[in-house]
Amino acid sequence: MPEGHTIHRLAARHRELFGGRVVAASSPQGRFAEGAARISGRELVDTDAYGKHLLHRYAGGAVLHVHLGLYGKFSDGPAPAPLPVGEVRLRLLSPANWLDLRGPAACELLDPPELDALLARLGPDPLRADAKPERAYAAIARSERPLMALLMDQSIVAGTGLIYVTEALFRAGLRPTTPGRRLRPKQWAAIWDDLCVLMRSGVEVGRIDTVRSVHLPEAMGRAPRVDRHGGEVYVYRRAGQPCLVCATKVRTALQGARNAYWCPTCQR
DNA sequence: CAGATATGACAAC
DNA sequence: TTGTCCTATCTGG
Repeated sequence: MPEGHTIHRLAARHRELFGGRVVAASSPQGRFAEGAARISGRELVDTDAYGKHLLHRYAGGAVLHVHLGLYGKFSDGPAPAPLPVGEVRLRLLSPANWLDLRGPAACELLDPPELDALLARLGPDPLRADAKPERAYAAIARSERPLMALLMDQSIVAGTGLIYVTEALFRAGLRPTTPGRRLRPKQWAAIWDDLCVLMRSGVEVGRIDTVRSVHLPEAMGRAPRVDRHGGEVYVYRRAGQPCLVCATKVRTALQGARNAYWCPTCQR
């Protein structure tokens, strides 16, 4: 489930399992054989996450960059590692643990200029303490593009994906199609704060839950009335089902290449 | 067992 | 806006 919370969680996990340890790296599938050879035998000094981008910093300066894309997945476990099954792009081993990576959109070693370029094209990440949300607002406020597209644009906000954006817009009472230009500074502040709360909770619990684990901030003026059988999200993939707050049928429509979901009553 | 689907991003038109 | 790529999992026949 690779939105930003997953990546930050993985960074912490990998630091815990392999940080400060020398790793053996391989590419059972073969597609990252050269890169794995360059990492192998080095110490994993630290890990980091920027939006949906995961970094491993190895002794000697090598930086591994992984982007899971839509299908990428990590799995890990205690040694001994099982025989690799399926398309394992990268396998890391320490004496105590193994880690497999399958299906990433990116798995590559970056030199310093490439790393700088990557970080330079990312907007503020709600999960990072150094994030500057004003930068995102500046881009949003001068755009005619729909909020959904703007909030999913990683150069505007980093780490948000379809679920967080869909749910944050529901919680803000704004339709996905609202032009960025119409967003007032206070509304942006509320959305940003909400994304910070939602995504931090996601890092903690390891899944996206915008209903049960996280209450709507009072500043938004609306308390959720959640059916005890209610799901963990308000509107994402709930087309045709009753809104958890007002029971109006949730609507869906293609917004660009992605499905938008909204409650026509709660989101105006 | 084919086909559809998935929390993403990019290039090409 | 459309097509393409990465892989696993779920659906229906």
